Amino acid sequence: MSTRGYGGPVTEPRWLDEKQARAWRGYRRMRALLDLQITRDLAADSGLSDADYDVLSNLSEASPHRLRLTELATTMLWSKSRLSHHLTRMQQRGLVDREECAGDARGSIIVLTGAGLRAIEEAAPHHVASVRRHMIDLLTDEEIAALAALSHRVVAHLTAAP
Amino acid sequence: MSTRGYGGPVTEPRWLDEKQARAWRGYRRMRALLDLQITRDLAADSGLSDADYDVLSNLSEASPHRLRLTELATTMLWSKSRLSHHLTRMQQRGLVDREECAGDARGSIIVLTGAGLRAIEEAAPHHVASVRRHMIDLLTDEEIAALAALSHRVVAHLTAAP
DNA sequence: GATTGCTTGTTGACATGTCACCAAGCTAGC
DNA sequence: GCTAGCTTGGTGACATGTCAACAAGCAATC
Repeated sequence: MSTRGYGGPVTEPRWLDEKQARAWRGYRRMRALLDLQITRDLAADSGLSDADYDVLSNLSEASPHRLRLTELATTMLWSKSRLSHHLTRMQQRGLVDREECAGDARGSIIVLTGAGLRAIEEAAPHHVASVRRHMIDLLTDEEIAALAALSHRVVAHLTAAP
Repeated sequence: MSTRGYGGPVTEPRWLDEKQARAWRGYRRMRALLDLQITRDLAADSGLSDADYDVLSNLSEASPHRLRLTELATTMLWSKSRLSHHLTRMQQRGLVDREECAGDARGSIIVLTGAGLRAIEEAAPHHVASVRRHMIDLLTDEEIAALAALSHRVVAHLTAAP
């Protein structure tokens, strides 16, 4: 029976059991190591950062290779401020460009440049190979299905209105 | 049949199929959203950042609440530089302290202070609740087992000597 | 058609992370 | 013991991310 002085819950917290703790710690460690490795591969193969790749990838999937800044920020789960800063740097490297938005004078349209398109097209095969090598090809079909199912459930939960 | 000008693989890259892509995109999105939410919860409940929590957690699990800087950095997968910078900031807030290392005059021993111990003890129950709410309690037992198994396999792969 | 309030994108100050380098100390081979 | 090379932890310069504030434009209501 525990009593606590700081006004928190009076009941004993539900700690994680052994299996849950293994899953959580494993997830965290995989997340950290996978991030490091994929960032390294991407930089070595293409000279791009994770952030660069995500921006270019999203732009290249848009129909005319251009998106409103806010839309891009929402898709990427980035703040507008962070995206604006990052785009300024990518613009200086010639990977993207800004255009005025017809119909909304406040707006900024982000455009994939030719160099940007070339960069993502050259980077993509290496990146996919890296993702396969360090993760996807290590999993069974059942694990891939389980990962897809559980991650989509967690995403749905976190996306639901608070 | 594709030909390429930049000396890369001549074969068509093995893109991800639909199921693999769903798993990968889901994982990436879960990762991003979960990170944001858990960081927010941690800050709101305890005033700690993810990084603070990790440092305090690792120190509190060490036997006499102290660790060599290099050892801590290795465990956390951080660079020594990053850890040193972060510890300087945590030290200014009174959460940790530095001690000289008997037997190795270069060494720095990182010590959990009383305030640091109190901080992690108050933060932990809220943090576990947050982890459960946004992830663990949303998964079936099978999914927990699958996540533990696959993440440990990926970690083992990434930890093996290159 | 003016007032009021929201949205958009940018900026500057600051927090944090990365990178290359350094001084001091250890260590192994001679 | 001495020396050559490695390890340790720290530092400064710089890259990146966060946060609050802002100007400009839009929209809705009267």
